[in-house]
Amino acid sequence: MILTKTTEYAVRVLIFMAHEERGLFTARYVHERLRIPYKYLTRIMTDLAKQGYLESIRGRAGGFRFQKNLNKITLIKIIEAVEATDGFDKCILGLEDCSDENPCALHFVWEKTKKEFMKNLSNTTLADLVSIEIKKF
Amino acid sequence: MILTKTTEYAVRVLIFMAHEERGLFTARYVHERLRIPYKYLTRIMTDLAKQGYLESIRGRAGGFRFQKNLNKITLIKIIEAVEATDGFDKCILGLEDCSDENPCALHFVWEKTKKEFMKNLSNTTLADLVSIEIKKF
DNA sequence: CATAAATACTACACAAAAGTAGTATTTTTA
DNA sequence: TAAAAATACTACTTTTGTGTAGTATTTATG
Repeated sequence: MILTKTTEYAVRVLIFMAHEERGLFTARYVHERLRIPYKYLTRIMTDLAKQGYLESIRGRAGGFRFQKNLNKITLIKIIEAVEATDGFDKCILGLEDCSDENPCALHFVWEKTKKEFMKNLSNTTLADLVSIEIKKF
Repeated sequence: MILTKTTEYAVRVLIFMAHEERGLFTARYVHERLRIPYKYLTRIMTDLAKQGYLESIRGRAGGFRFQKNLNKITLIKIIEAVEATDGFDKCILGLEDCSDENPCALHFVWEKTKKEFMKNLSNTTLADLVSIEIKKF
């Protein structure tokens, strides 16, 4: 597994919200559109609000909307905000002190892949993803 | 997390065995050298034997040795044999039917990197890893 | 033949991620 | 002002990966 379910959900939610013109998104609406378990979803969205990515409005006419500008939110930031572990920045064989100087057997194979992927995640903002056509969330 | 612990262990064991000239490897010996929990390790090695990667010899002078030629065992095969899930070859957002024709938002961000990585894993055999110096297992 | 030491098997324990349930709080609206 | 509908919070349950324990089976060796 590359990302945890929680991270998958968080990324999907934010990309979905970035694509749809809408003042406020309730968790129920996002749940219905993305089929993410409702209660679990509310926790994730509340969490994203606490982390400063979303703004939450309470009460009957409440919901969520972006707090930051879309071009300020990179994919890597989202992942880091939600992912429990360090994600990618570990040795792929789980060894301590794995580095270029003291590499494990798979170090260089993985390092190249990891760097390239993380560069992509760092350079891609939600604003970038809005401009491309997406059919599935 | 990229690989499960189980897969990490399996890969480490096989790479270790490939590097050391030795007729037979007992689980106890591998445990002492690699510090992988003994009981867990025996399960993994027994499993690798069932999958045809290792041959197991029972009884007092028993142990494990390779069943196939080292240049026939690619890293991708090992991972696929042990990893519960499909490993890398899934949609990074967990969506069904994600493909070049019907891509998710992150499909092309991840796909190119993934393909390259999987190509490396497919082209690298245990025999290849024997020829490089490895200090840690 | 009995013991030792290895693999093989089964069941259970633990921890973390994922998901569910219920309640509290806030705010709109009839 | 009371009900409705939203977020916020807390606790529990389920699932899965990881790890532990004990026993059965096999085989070499004294």
